[in-house]
This record gives sequence, structure tokens and C-alpha cells, in this order.
Amino acid sequence: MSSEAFAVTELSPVGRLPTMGDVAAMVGMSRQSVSLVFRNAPGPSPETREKVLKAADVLGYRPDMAARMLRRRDSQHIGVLITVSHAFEQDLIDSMYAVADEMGYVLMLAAITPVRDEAQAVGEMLGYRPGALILVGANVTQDSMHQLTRQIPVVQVGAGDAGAGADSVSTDGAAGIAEAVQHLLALGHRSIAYVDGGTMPGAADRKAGYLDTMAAAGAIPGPILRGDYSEESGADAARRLLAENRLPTAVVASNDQMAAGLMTTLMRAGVSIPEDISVTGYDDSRVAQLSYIDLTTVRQDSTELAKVSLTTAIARMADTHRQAQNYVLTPRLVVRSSTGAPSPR
Amino acid sequence: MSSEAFAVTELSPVGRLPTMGDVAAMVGMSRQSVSLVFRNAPGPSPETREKVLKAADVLGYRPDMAARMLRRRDSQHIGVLITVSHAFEQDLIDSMYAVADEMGYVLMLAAITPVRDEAQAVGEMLGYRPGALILVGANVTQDSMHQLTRQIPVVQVGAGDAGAGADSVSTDGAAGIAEAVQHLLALGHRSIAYVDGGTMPGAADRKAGYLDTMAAAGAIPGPILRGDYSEESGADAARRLLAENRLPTAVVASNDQMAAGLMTTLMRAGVSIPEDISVTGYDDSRVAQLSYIDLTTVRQDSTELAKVSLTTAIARMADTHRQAQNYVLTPRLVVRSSTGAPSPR
DNA sequence: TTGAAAGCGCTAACAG
DNA sequence: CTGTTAGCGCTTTCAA
Repeated sequence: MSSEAFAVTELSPVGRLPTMGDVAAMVGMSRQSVSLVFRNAPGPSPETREKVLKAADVLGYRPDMAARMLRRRDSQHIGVLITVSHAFEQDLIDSMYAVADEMGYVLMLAAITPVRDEAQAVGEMLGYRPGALILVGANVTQDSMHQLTRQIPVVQVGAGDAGAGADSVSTDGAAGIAEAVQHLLALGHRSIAYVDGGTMPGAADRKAGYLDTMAAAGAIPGPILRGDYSEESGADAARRLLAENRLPTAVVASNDQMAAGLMTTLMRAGVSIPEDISVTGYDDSRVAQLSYIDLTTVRQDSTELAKVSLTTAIARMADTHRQAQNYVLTPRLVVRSSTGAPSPR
Repeated sequence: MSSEAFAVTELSPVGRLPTMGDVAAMVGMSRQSVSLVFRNAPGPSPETREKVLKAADVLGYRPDMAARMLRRRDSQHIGVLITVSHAFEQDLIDSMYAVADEMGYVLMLAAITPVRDEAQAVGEMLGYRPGALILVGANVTQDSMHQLTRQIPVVQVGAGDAGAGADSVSTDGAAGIAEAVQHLLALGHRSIAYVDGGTMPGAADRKAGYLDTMAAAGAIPGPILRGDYSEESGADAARRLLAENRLPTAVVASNDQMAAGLMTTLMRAGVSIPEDISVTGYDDSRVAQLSYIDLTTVRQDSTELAKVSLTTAIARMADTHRQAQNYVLTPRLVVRSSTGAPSPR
């Protein structure tokens, strides 16, 4: 059996990958011992481990994940659903891979795109029987979520309390936006516009933070401009502001991408930032940190979000009967050059 | 498939997903018949198919991909490696999902991130034994590529001829940039700077297109600014231009993101586009199409790239002995408002 | 169209 | 540490 396997590997231009048996044969041991080595399970001595790993390296062996997934009782796989167009999620994924690796779990990615909605992505992911699902900034209805959580542990990240039996991890949007508004109020702004995120994840909380803080300070809120977390909707908001006869002295956008679109559009129209108008964002994603945006924003700690999401998912896999938890992390204002005192009118 | 992708009628808090046997039992048929239905294989009558699918829907059944992958002789899975931070790749993934679905193949995604290099992503992907690997804008050394192509068919997308036994699909970078340069020359520009992509995929070809076209027109090339396809490196290039005592009348950037960073930085410095300086990009990704960027750029047809990449991968899976092919698609200039005639000095 | 039997590569339980 | 036995959920082959 094993010698035949070697022959195949060497002759064909695209060789079939070796199996655990090939590795075992090479080091003169049983498949089971090799299995123990690759699972990091107790048993094999350090020398044995090294010998096995070396042989595997020579052969180019890697455990077959399909076989492993099929056989394992407890899934070590976690499905992650992402929207590829939101800057913040990229940072999150990065952190998630790191954390998952450290904890001995494997991440499987599925993308939600304009032509491929949540339901499709979820359905495909379920085919792999992951131990849990992590939804990053996904828009799932309460109904679908209910059905989903009956089948598999679900952790929703970055979109507030998920309800419907799902765990959730997010930052306190109301508190974050409140910090941004207070920062502007302290600088002396009273006329502060807001760019809303509509039905996007977390948008409702953030808007509430704006309204409450303005009210508490006795400032008149508005105008409130509609948006959808995209750069273009931020640019639209800017155009609507420019169409008014007078600009507010500051704008709070409910995410960085809209803030960037808004800022750049204002700049193109000859409006200086922060001299003529101050702008804040939310997320502290890559765009906020670009030198030519340099946006005062509310930082979500992506490493922490990733860590909490994964530990929650893993805890839930171990005990499927436990209550759904809602973790709310506290965001932090990061002041950059897009905000300043209002200039006298 | 139906809209009720998450349908299930299970009672336990997190129910085990049903198997093919459960579906078969429900409709009083054999597992094999159910299997035929789910594989869209000939045999079962239309009525049988419908009955089976309906039962599956009620139970919330989906075929176990791990089992399927393990047993199938010919893999229907294709691994796609992506860098999550390049705007153009997002469009590409979108198209790929659509094309793969249409052709009956399943895509598995793995992300290359700053903390997770190509080798790691490739290694993980190989564990799933996909039929082929598609590398989107990846940076793989000739050595690694050689080892890789010995194990599995590889298609490199968007980075020119891959060599080392890999198929490749890309657009003609030299021709594309040549079009951009000719467009500027026709407008009357003679002083045209270039923002290079360094070691990034496709950068060498694009640069050659710039140099050759300038030479052919008898124009003196330069300055050539180094970059790495990131917004920030475009911004850096802008700062370096601004530090000179006089600006060129036009800048050709080797991708859209650098063009965007450059444009915005120039605008912040009070330089008008296209009045003071014209700017072109490459890719026609989402950023180029933003209303406040509205960049003249070289369009890569992501749908076509996706289609050719997948058909190539699939052809190679069917016949592993066939020669590696290098497909070169012709890009097309898209003129927007970031270019115009040079203003008299 | 269906049924029976085999087996993909691995993990898991147990006795040595 | 090894060997044995079993089986995850599916596809495949062959025979009915």
C-alpha cells in the first residue's frame, strides 16, 4: 500500500497528496501515532514528534481537513461570514485569524457580496458543519436569526444586541458617539450635523447617542442626513449640506467611510477641515488613519472584539445550553486633525 | 434553492443537523436516490426530486461538504486566496462566486493578511484538498510556486505570467498604461510623472508600458515615484512631488488606490484636479468610481477575469498534463474627470 | 430508477 | 507507544 503511494506521488505531474499512512510508513510507525502528533495529543515523545513532523515535511503531508472534520466529534471549525467591502472588517479578520490559531481553532471564511446575500453564505457555511458561526457586520432578520440559532451557536459581532438566541459582541455605539459629540461640544461647537447609518449594523445605537448627548447639552440636533456606511453616501451627505445656505460647524458621521467621503467632497468644494468644519467618524479603521484623512474617530478595538467573539463562540460550543451573552466593549475617542474649534462667523 | 435557507423544525436548543439518511427515511426512499437528487445527477424523476427537496427543506438538511469532499473522486472545490485590503479584489471575488456557482463549483476562501502570509494561507487551503488554487494578486516566489504547482493546479490572477508551471490570467498592464499615457499625450501633456508599484503584482509590466510609450513619443519620462499600491504610498508620492519646485502637468499612477491617495493629498495642498494636474489610475475599482474621485483609469474587466480564471482552473483539473496557459486580456481606458488639457504655464 | 456493499482519510475507544 | 476495530456522511460501482 505505502510503496504504491510513493510511486504515484513521483510519477504524476500533479501528485496526489500523501496520506497519514504514507507518513507512518516512512517513519516505521502506526497511523495512530502520527495522528496523535498532528493533533498535539499526549502520548508521543518529543523525539517521535520531531521525527514524524520531519517526515511529513519531506513528503509535503498535511492532514486532510475533510476527513478530520467528518470524524471529529467536536468541531474545531468556526465559520466566519464577512462583507468584503467594509474597511473595519478587514482589521477584524486579521485579528481573528491570529486569535483562532492561538486557541487551536480553524476559521473558514465565506464572503457576503452584492450578488450573494447572507442566506446563501450561511447556507453554504452550514454545509461544512462548523461548530459555530461568527457574523461580522451582517444584516440578518430576527426571523432568520431565530432559525439559525436553533441549528448552531451564532455570535454577532459589531452590531449590538442580536437577540433571537445569538451571542453578541460589540462596542457601545451610543457611548462612542457621545464621546465624539462631547469632544465637539467642548471645542465650542453647537451646530452639529449627523450622518446616520440607516439600517446598517449598530446604526440605531449610534444615532441614539448623538440625539441624547445633544439633548443633554441643550443643543439643537440636526440636520440628520441619511447614509448607509458607504463612502458614496458620505459624499451625498456632503452635497446635501452644501446645498443648504449655511453649513453646520461640525459633522458627526456614524462610520469612518462616510466621514471620508464627506470630508473629501467638502474639500473639493473648497471647504477647509477643520477650519471651516470639523468631522468625526467611527471605527478607527484604516481609512481614518490615512495621512490625508487623519480623522478624529471612535476606536473599536478589533483585537479585543476578535478575542471576545472567539472565546464566546468556543464557550457556546462547549455548552450549547448556556444563555446567550451580550458583550459590550467600551470604545475610545481618538483625536486627530479633523476636529478643531469652530471659527468665528 | 428556496428562500428559506435556514429552515428547520428541530426542538433541541442546538440540534444536530440531519443527514441524508434522515431525508431518505422521511420520503421512504434510499439514501442513494437522495444523493442523486442533491448531485443533480440523472436518474430520479422530476416528481421524486421535488419530493426529496421539499423534505430536505422541512428538515433543514444540507449535504455535508466534508463527507462529500472526502468521497468525491474529482474535487469540485477551488481554493481562492485573497488579500482583503485591495479594492479590486473585492470586485473579482464577487464575480468569481457568481461564475463558480453557475459552473457547479464551490469556492473556498482564505485570506492573506499582514500577519498571515501566503505560505500559511496556502498550507491551510491544501488541507482541504481543493482541485485547484486561484491566487488573486498574491506575491509568491518562483521557488514556492514551483513546489506548489507540483502538488496542485495553480492559476495566478492579475499579476502577469506566473511561470513555474502555473496558469495565469491577467490584463495587459503595459498596453493599459500605454493607453493612459497616450490619452495624456493627446491632451497635450509632456511632463508626466509615474507612481510605480514596486514589487507588487503586475507592477513591472505597467512601468514598462509607461517608459516605452514616453520614449516612443519623444517625451522625457519622470519623475518616477516609488509606491506599493496602497493609498498611503500614493499620498507619499504626492508629498514628494509637492516638495519639488515645480509639479508635472500629469501623473500616471499604477493603480487606483495610489491615484486616490495622491489626488486627495494634492487637493488638500490646494492643487486642483484636473486644472493644475491630471491624474490617472489602473483597475477601475470601486475607488475610481466614487463621485469625488471620478478617476480616469484603465479598466480591468473583473467578470471576464473571473470567468477565464475559473474555466482555466477547471480545464486544468480535468487534464493535469496540459501545458500552462497564460491569458492576457486587453484593458480599456475609461475617461473621467480627473484628466484634462494642461493649463498654460 | 433502486438497493447492497465498499471505502474516502481520519479520529476514537480500547486492549495490549 | 502500537494494533485493532469501528465509523463519521457521503459517493461510487454494480447488480437488480
